[in-house]
Amino acid sequence: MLNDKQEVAVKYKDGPLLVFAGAGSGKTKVLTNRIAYLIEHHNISPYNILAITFTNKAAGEMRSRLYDLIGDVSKNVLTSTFHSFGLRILREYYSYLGYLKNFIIMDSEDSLSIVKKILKELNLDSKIYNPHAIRSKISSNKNELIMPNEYKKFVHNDFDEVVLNVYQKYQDMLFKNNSVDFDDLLILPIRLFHENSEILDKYQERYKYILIDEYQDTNEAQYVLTKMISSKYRNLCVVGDNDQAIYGFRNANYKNILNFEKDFKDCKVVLLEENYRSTKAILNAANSVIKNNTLRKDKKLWSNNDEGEKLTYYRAYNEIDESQFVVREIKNLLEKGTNYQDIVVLYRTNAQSQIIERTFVESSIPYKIVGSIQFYGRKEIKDLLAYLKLIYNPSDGISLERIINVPKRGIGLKTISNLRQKSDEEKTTMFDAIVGGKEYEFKKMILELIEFSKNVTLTELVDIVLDKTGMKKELEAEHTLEADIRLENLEEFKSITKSFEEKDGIVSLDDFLYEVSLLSDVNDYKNDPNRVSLMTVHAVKGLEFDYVFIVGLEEGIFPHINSMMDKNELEEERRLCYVAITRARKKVYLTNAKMRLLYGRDQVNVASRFVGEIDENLIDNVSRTMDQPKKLEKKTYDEDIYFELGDKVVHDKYGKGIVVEVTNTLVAIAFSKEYGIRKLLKNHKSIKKL
DNA sequence: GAGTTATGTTTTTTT
DNA sequence: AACATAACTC
Repeated sequence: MLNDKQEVAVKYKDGPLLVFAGAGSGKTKVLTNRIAYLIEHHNISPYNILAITFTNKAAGEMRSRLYDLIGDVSKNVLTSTFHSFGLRILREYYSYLGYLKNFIIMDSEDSLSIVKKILKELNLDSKIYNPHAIRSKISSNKNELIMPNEYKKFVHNDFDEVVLNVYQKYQDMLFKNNSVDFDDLLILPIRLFHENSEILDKYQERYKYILIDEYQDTNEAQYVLTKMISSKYRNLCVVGDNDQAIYGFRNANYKNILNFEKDFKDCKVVLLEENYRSTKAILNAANSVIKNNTLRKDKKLWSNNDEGEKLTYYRAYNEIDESQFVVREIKNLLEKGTNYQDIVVLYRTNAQSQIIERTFVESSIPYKIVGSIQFYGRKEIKDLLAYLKLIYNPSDGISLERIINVPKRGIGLKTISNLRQKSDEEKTTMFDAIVGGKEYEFKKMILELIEFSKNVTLTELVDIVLDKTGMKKELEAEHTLEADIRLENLEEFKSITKSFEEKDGIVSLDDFLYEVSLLSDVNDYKNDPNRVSLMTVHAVKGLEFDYVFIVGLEEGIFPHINSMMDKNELEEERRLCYVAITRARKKVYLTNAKMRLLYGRDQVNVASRFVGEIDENLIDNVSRTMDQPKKLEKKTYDEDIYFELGDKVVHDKYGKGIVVEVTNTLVAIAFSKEYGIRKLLKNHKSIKKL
């Protein structure tokens, strides 16, 4: 059931192959069928095949579809993201690069705090030298394979000078803590291969057939790594769509895909332009937007599908009205027999999810937020992970600093800075620098935990850590709603470690830490059936849904204000919009708001230019023509019911309860045992004061 | 050293 | 508005 073009791509055996695959043109199908064909018809060993994707989700998707095609054999094909592939290499050859076996991965937040510490050390004002900007510049350099020494050539001003200085210290600090950052996962393997041709040769022999998905989103480091490994056998198949390049900010260079034909002069090129996913209306809308980009290779997706429904456009009065419209339309869809899981709400920035969440809670619409840091970014989870990291790698000074006083142990900034200084002078780790004082108790505890870690399962270790460190006790003693939620999250964490253990048997601390470090989304480990998905447009790439809502289509939001000055960035925003529209199978809803609460102020926004770029006759405008709706629930908290701790209330469903916590928007009420403590919106109609 | 208040900053997107 | 950091008290 492949079309002619797809078949060519699937059956082409040796040599470089470039597949331009438009949205919904069966890209994953081609990739999986190609792998299956290599194994079954060309007799290639699955061990010799490497398939690279961009996200864990995409890798999982590929794995399961491959399994459906060829069964157990598929498990011997390595399907991984660039970063986890790099990690795999490092875990084998760390010693060649001077690292110890128990190196750990610093996440973005850790990297940022390293930058901040260095700035402080250099006595530089973080107001003048923005730590975010510096970190991002360092990361760019690394992804462009510009090491501190080479960066010297690019230093033109005071800021660059600081970046250079911090960059050098940053690299030293990572190394000293026996740790690597995300970017290192790509560039250290490159260095390894440069310095050890025999290891490179081994990888070239191992992965004779390489496939890369979303090639338009590769950056220089990924490009070089790919080129190195594939250069011997040149069986490199790359798949992508330059109209869907949306990671420029991460130094992805969509020209990599346009230059592929130059890099590999003898390459075979296949164009997939037939879309099997969307209706004609959706596709035409997407095309009419993307054609406004000038920096592109012209192609036009077409479809044999039905014309389908027009796109619905709603210009709301404000962001509340907007999300209420989304709810109304979702309810309509449900009545027609649609499942929650066939619906997705897309937004440009994570911050926009809040109001939608709030409205969904009010309207009891089950939802899940996909791909935000919501879980692994929480303080209690990061603290716990820091303990686990420190147990695994006591050289990790960043984690040590994070938790040496969590829970409070009377160890303050003074002690910590003394320790840091001492470790600098004695050229040792902070952990080893501890010899006495209150902090010695901490050290003893960690040493004890290290002993434990050798003999217990992962889940047991988590329990022991929570217990011995006093984290659990502290939270239990608080008796606040917030503490209860934190405890729940820690329990949730244990269910994650458990599911690891169920999947893989005994899980070692290192395997767990490495995997979790590359995991941004807890949803990867849960499948939540039948909920509406909420995510950013970036996160939705590669997925498809029957019904797609794109909200916040306003100038300044989408396209984002920071992208509006630069033509390249603006075109990336347009590609983003193109990606969003082409996710839909059946129907697209476009919404925006005349007024929106932003940075704590009401801001008036005009409609996004992208809406205007869509052919008028493809759009059904259902905006209210009359003036603002009479009674709109604005966030006027003053008008909320006033709750005090201990107030007695009654809820429509949960019955009588007592107020145990009050925040700006929410109130927590302890109901009978059956329902427990529930967090509710203050002004929800179901609550009444007694 | 810990807790409270004042002040300033933030929001783009992610492996 | 929410959050982080700095400054200020106890």
